[in-house]
Amino acid sequence: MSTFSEQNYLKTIFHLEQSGGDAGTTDIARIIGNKAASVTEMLKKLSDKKLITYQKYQGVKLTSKGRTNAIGIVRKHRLWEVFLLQQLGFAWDEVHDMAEQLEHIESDELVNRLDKYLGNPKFDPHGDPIPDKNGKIVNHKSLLLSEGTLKGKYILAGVSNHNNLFLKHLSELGIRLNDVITVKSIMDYDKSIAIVINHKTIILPHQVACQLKVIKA
Amino acid sequence: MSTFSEQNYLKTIFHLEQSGGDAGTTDIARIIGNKAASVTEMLKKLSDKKLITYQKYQGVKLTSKGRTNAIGIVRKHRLWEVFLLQQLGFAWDEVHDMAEQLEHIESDELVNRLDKYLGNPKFDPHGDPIPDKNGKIVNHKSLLLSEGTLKGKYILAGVSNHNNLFLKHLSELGIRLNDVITVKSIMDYDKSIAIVINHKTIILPHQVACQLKVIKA
DNA sequence: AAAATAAGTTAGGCATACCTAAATTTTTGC
DNA sequence: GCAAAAATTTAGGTATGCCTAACTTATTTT
Repeated sequence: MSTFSEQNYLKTIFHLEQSGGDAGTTDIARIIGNKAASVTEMLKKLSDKKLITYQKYQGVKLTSKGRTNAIGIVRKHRLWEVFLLQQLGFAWDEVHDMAEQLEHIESDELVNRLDKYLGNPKFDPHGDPIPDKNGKIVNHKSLLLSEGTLKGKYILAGVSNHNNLFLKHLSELGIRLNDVITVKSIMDYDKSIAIVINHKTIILPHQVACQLKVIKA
Repeated sequence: MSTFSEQNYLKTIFHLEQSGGDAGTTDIARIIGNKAASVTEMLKKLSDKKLITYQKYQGVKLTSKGRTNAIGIVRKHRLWEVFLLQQLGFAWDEVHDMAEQLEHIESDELVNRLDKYLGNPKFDPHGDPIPDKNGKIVNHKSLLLSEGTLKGKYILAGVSNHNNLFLKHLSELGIRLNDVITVKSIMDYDKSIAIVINHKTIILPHQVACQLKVIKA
């Protein structure tokens, strides 16, 4: 149906759309790791296939068909991540590269059985929602810890940075998904936040706090 | 390291070597589904990479490096087949195409953890041996049911034809891996064989019997 | 052993998906 | 609003891996 490369582009455009902005050539190039010229070329191809709408110099948008396609890839990626963590015991900073390969395995029956096998999980190890087989995505409305109020109690619902080093750093700080976080103080000086998590007090730089998605406890 | 295509060629050459003959261009082309000219081209590339030894018009042989490589792919293929059958409940005639994709996932850690997760299985759903992490393969010395003796009791240890329709046919006849097979009579006329399996008597055409690998019970 | 057939190779093309360098369009800063 | 900077596209090139058609080598048949 579509090549690995096309799938990667669609997924990337989907992620860019999810995080607010519209997808520009340079953004896509940066994320995928290709040069802008290569991206332009692929955008033309995806446009010809009616997977995106594309007007020169104006950025791109997924069509309904393109979005369905992208969501299918995201679904597979996140389900395989759950498998790797839950069944094979990998850590959350180890699963990305493998899932990046596994997301391209083609078989609807396989992904649906995997879903069931894993107990129809709603979120992946990074707290991202797993689309159901119809492509429906339930987003829980989280805020960033950096936007939290003093004395607030929160639950860590996700991370917006999937970088392996960042994830490993959180692990080393003893911060895990679904942990309860209590905001103790917010420093005027640099917006760093003192939190209590698992009976430990940690000062989180703003740069870290603004990557943590939380919901009110 | 190597492309999907290269991996497919190595695997194919490995299978051809396993089944006795040396691997010729046309055989490889037939199995992979490419034209002979394309095969010749790839053989040159594999030879340049020291994965096979190749002399024009003389067929090919895997080098030690090539064999190690091929065994790695076979190991992954067979482990994923076990996963699909044992964990996800697929039938033995459904797993091949998916395993064909999964065998290309690159991560030694993943395959080793999968191996352990599955209980270090020694054979795949078709009775083929699964190489261990060092590439060691234990072949059980089986014979073909078509070579069996009258009144012999055998255990179905494998099938030498992995065609989906053939496998489905066996399932429909109620023939499964590890079943006990008793040879009741062998017809002079066409070498077809009457067997008893799971208390049922079945007449197997020679064409079927010679695809069943059995060991003495 | 020569002729016929089969097997394998070479030559020249094509599509995908990258690239660099140069040209163009859009955005930004003054 | 105009020039500089940034973003994007075009043009032309490369490697992979496939193809067909024509040719060469090996094998089989008689």
